[in-house]
Amino acid sequence: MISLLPTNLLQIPLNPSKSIPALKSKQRNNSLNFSSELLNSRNPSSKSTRFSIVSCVFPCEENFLYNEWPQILQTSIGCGDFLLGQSIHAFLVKFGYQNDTFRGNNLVNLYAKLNRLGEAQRVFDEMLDRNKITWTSLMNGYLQVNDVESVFQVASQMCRVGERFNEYCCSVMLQACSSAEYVFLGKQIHCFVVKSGFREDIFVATSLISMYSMGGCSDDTVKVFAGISVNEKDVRCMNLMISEYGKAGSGEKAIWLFLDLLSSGLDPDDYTFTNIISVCKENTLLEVGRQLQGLAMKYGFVSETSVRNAIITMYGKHGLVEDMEKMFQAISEKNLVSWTALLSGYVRNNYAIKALSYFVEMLNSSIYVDSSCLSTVLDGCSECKNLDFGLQIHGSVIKIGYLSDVNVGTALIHLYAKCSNLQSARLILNGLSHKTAACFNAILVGFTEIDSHHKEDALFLFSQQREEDVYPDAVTFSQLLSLSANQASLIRGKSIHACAIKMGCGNDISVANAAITMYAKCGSIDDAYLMFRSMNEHDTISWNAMVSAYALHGQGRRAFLIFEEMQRQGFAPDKITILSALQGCCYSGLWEDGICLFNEMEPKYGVRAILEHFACMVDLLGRAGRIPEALNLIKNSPYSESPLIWRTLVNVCKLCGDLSFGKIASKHLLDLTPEEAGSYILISNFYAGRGMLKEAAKVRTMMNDLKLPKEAGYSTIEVDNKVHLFVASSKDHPETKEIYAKLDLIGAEMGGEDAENVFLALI
DNA sequence: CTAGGGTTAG
Repeated sequence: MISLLPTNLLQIPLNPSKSIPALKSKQRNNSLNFSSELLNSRNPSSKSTRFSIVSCVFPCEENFLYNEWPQILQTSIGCGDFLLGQSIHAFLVKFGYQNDTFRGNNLVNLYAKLNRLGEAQRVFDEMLDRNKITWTSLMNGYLQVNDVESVFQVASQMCRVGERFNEYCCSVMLQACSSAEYVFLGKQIHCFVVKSGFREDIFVATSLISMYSMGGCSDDTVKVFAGISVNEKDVRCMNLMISEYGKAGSGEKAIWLFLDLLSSGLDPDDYTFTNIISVCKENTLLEVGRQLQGLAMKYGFVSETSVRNAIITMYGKHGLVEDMEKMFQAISEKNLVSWTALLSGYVRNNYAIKALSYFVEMLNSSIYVDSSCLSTVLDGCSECKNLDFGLQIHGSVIKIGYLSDVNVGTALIHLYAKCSNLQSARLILNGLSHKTAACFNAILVGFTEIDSHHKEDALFLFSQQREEDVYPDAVTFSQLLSLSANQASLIRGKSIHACAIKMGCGNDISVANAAITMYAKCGSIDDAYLMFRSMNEHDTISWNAMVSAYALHGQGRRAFLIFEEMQRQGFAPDKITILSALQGCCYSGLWEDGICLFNEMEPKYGVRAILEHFACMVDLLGRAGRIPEALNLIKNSPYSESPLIWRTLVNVCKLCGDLSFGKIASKHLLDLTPEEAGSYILISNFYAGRGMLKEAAKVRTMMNDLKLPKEAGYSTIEVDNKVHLFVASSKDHPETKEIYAKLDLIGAEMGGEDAENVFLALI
């Protein structure tokens, strides 16, 4: 049972003992008392505070300035007011105090906290006597503005003048190493820390954990944390470790640590709740997250923006869009993270259009954007393929200067790839100095998207990736495998699969799933089955891949066996499973089974039929010689306005040679897609297949008159490890002559049709 | 005899 704190921690006033120096001096003038109160003001940056400081400082005596100025300086720092700081600086110069070590330190500190490193450096340079505090203040200043190089320049200068590092310096330097590129330096400082006996210092230890956490050295954070003695551990280092366990995907460990913290007598703070709730975005932890939300409320931290932001993300990741929206609306002081979390939740849950409109609203409430926000919005653009919006964001990215940011770059590549603009995608890729596997994977999306024989280039891209020493990941391999699956190139698929195994991705479930499909589509159903059986664990996609594999190979019975085994193993069939099983029935002539499955899919499996299911049934009924029923099904379905379903009917009429229904279907298809070349070609082929060459030519003429853009149909076949490409009506293949001769021969055997028609009938 | 250091959410 968790004991509750009696009051809202945030509402507890500051400890009055902190203002004792001012309270003691009752005889001092009113303005001074006022200034002391200001030191404890919760809002030191307000205009009235600044005014009070100015009015209390400037009429004062030299003596007053000498004795009281640290408090005044401190308040100026709180104000973040550069001009005020400069005025005080001028006063100190006027009275000749600027070279005093103590006052100089304060000035360096003040300018450093205001991010005015030029001024801080100047004061520093002019000082005659510097101590460790001076050096640390300057280094900390450079750290604040993320100028790591300068931090270490100052540090090495400090070494040269013979000043030793203490715990404070180590802590600052370690923070400067908090990124993957500086971890090696951080490790050296870690050695120094151990040698100098600073390991016991909780500040140093916390900085070490933070450094290793940011640098991606998860194991090292655990080791450092384990090395801190129990009575030294405080809320801050616990918070950090909770966050670290969350990052490493060890949600349970994070929760245990959180419970440790509660039972150890330490008070959790807003950081604690932000971190522990953030852990609950893991997919099994929604209920825990809800409980923690309640607990945060009891402790009085649930109104903190950071806590609410974490809750937004948690709901977003669990698909609870309404809860997410409610939480967002409840935040009184929404910041950039709140907005980004909301946008990301929308994008993730297929509300990309909503995300874009909220982004506009966000801009209108004059919140600045950063790289994380921009990449989220770009993901939204990719999701709804809104290139126009994306182009504007791209413009802003260039303007604000985030083009070299790898996350923004990846999102841009993904956007262009999704919109089939591979040229621009490559341009962005080549412009990135630090590339990750995700950048290359984003381009691969484009190859899937454009669905043409340019897939050859995917392997070229892969070799570029290898040359640039960017390690491929599981996503790379599953995408490459599914690309080679669509190209039906077994040799290529096999070599990619081998490469995946060699590089340690062979056991990844998404790679294995892609391999099943690859082997099936490349004609090797036995390898697909072997792959399936060799996996340690299956997910729904694995089962779907196997059902679909058998369906594709016309082995409907086996597809059904897998379908049943899947259910025995406790996996619920989804819409893809049902669709694959239906396709299995369709290609294997299991008409009754298919019709039966279609009828019971909603009552028995809770899967509502969507367009693809209806289209598959139209195909099935047509092949079963029940075309009137197929037409009936379309008319009674919610998809009677869908081109796909009529295209399917035309196609199946073509297969069965049903002229009257084919005509009906053709009319519907042309009504729905008067500007799609593919429809005209299909219908023309339908007539050609019936030997009605005049009708076929008429449809072709209609299409030509409309000057519709059309993509040539193509197919590929692999012979002796070489992929041959055939584009409709192209004569590029070196053996074109022989191929057409053979087509003539086949045509003759089929009953005297000429080669062109055979060709048309085949594609 | 004042002053310098560590944690958060997208």
